[in-house]
Amino acid sequence: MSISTRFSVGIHILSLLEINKEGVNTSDYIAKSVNTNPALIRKITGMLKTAGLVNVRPGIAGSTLAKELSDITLLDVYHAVNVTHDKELFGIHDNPNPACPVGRNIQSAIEPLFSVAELALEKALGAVTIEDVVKEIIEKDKQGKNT
Amino acid sequence: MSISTRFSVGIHILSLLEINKEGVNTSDYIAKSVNTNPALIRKITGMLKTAGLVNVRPGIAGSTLAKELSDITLLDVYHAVNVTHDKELFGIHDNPNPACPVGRNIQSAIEPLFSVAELALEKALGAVTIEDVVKEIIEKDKQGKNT
DNA sequence: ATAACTTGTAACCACTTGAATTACATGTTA
DNA sequence: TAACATGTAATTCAAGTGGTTACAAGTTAT
Repeated sequence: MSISTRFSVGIHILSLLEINKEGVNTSDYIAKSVNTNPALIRKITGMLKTAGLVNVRPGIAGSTLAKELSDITLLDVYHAVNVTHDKELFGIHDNPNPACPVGRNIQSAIEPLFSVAELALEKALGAVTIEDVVKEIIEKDKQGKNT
Repeated sequence: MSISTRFSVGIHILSLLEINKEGVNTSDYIAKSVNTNPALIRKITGMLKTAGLVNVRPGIAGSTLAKELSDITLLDVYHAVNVTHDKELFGIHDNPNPACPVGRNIQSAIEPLFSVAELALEKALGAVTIEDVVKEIIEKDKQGKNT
């Protein structure tokens, strides 16, 4: 299994809101860029709204950024779209045998180790902002046009 | 979505092979400690064998460690049990709209960023050995018995 | 007010994966 | 040969993901 594409779609949406900030970014418009359907976009923008990253209201066309680009990290998006953010990244088998020394201690032994790894991941995501992504997109687009 | 419990079960198995190295660790015995069924244990020990972490042969009862405890990192186990190790940890939506600047550059823009995060995770896992886990299990078991 | 448009959601569906389970072929040993 | 262990295929069940349709509710223009 892998981490849901909601994450990359969320990054896509936020980047698009910046790059197309002159236009009206309806769920339909965004869906065409992402290449999916509007309902899914609305579901994700809803998550981004809950996280305070975008402004979007019923009946009013378009989403807008609710924070500065440089104030939105990939970790913010990661948490925003991760429905199961209460669940840990690493699954641990439950009900190991308490009659066995390994069984009765394995969970508490590896949980902190998993946390360290997960925190390392989150730290890396927290070090990158949507502004960085947008700059990268613009840069790559220039490069692409010069070839 | 989260990372398969095969990972934690794999760690469990390797730890058990060490702690119960005086005994014969059949899939049935291991299954009782993990609290699952023998077929699943055999599937995972098969993966650990493919990765060169354990010795196990058809017809011969029990698995044994194939490497020094201190030479087996959590990353080794992670890769060993990750059937989809060729798949990336982060899913990226495909076929974004090439007519859109964001759509045609989002993938190449975020892939390296995701790689950095994934490498941070793997680095953390690579820094911990099964020996560390076993020591932790033994330590916690002592503590538990003193309460 | 009404029409046209948008967002918010619920309800499906198809697909994939995980884990549990059963069954049996194959290999080993007493 | 009997008893037991591993290897593996097949099945089942549950859950998550992404796609889709449908429609209620909010907004705006006329």
